[in-house]
Amino acid sequence: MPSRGRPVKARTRPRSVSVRNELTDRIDRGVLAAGTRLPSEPALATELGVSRATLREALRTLEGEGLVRRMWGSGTYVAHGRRVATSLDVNFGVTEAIRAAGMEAGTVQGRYWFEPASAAEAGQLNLEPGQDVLVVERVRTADGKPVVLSRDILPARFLADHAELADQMLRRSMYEVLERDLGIAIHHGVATFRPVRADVTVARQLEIPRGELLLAIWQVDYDENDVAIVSSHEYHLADAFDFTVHRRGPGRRVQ
Amino acid sequence: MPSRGRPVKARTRPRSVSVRNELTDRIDRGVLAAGTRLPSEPALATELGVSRATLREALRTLEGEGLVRRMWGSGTYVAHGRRVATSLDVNFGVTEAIRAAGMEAGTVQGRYWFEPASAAEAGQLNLEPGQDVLVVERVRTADGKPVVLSRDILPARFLADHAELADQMLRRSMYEVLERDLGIAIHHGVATFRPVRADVTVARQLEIPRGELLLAIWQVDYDENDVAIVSSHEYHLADAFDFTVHRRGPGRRVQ
DNA sequence: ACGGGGAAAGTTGTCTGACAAATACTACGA
DNA sequence: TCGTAGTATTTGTCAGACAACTTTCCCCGT
Repeated sequence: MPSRGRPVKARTRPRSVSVRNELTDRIDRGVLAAGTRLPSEPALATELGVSRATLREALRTLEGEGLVRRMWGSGTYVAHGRRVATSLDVNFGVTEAIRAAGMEAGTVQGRYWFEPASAAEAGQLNLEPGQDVLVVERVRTADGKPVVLSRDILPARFLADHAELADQMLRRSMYEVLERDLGIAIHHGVATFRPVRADVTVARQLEIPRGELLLAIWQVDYDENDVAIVSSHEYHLADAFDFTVHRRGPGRRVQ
Repeated sequence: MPSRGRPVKARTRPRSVSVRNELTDRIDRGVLAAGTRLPSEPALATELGVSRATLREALRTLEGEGLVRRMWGSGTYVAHGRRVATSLDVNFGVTEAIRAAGMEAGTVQGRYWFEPASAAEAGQLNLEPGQDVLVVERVRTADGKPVVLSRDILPARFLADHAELADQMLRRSMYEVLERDLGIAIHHGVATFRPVRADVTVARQLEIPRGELLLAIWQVDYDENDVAIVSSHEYHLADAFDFTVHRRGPGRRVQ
């Protein structure tokens, strides 16, 4: 009975994860086109240099992500591309969404500052109230036109010795900076959204009339150990994007 | 090389699916509380009467759904319940969402009719233009107050000999009727949404002023074989719900 | 020539047993 | 008291085999 407290951290990468990434890449690059059948499990396992059990672990994951479909006795097929570019449930960050829509992502009016966390923020990020947080506020543009106002909040201690990275966050994707420069990978997040009208402050920053339609998104992102990393508030121009969600069924079929 | 055309249908249920359902039930019923560690794989496999390989298939699925977390060398833990009740990505249907919010779901102004499919509908549902579809239009209420206007469209052939089921759909959840009475289980769907203002028609039906904030949702639902079943248009009152999405990370970590 | 039935091949699902790798607990020593 | 090495536990991976299911294709009867 080795364990008691909360588990801590995973370090090395199971081989099945590498296999999963390799297959995801092949699908994304079109090497494996939608609808085609994958090689049989024994053949694919040999090709990838892993056992069939390991390959099946990877395939089961891909099936859960909706990238492939497995048919007993028939084969494993690449699902018909249902990965909508701006899909809310798989895409993180505004930068990626804008790029995926084929537009050029930019930032204007970027600024940041440090301040003590409010009670609400402290609760979301699991901090003591009053501990310092970094606030990054940006207006994001698509092909030069303002489309999103975002305010990202993360505990200042993550930047302990790298205060200069706050500058980077104004220019690059925050998720990119977190992962490349700080080694923090966002694993999942919970987003809540609601239609709102632009108030006078938001309207001025996005250069739109007051009362314009927006989608407000509140979001908290976590790393793989379920530790809260970033809290975000975003206001998206309703006309700029179509938001898409891939919904999975209740999966509560009869046995 | 046995296969060529599109795969058709799976009939019998792999045992790993039954195992998954059993574990999901235990978690939902609280037999396995959040944060607790599951028995070891060999122990659990023995208890459930399957091999360890089959159990691992089920566990991998549950991990993909975010219900458990596996830690190499440590154990498998029940994830801390992040299944938000009104979550857009796991909950289907307005009825369930209203009930999950603790309110009483009702229907007023329900009506239905048959008509030839429009070109757009035919495309979504994979029909020939002009084939008949059933249109079910309802105003859904939460605790008596109108909150959602919905229009569901499905091919008339599904009701071939059960035209009386259209009546049922006015009263009960459409997903319930599909599954219980027609044996059609919705497996997944793709929803697109956007903030809109209520036009005069919608405003009258929902008993709200013109211009009120709504969230418009267009959705197509598929069965497990990727066959389009229902196309829905819904207008949700912005004040009535908070919409939540569980976002999964890009999972594109370095290898 | 055509259509139907059944055997055969191919593929995924499951089982068994074993070992490797990582983690958690424990006992020992400084 | 603290750190360290060792040991037990647990998940990850491997190999081979058979079962269940699907698809193909050939043979046979009409």
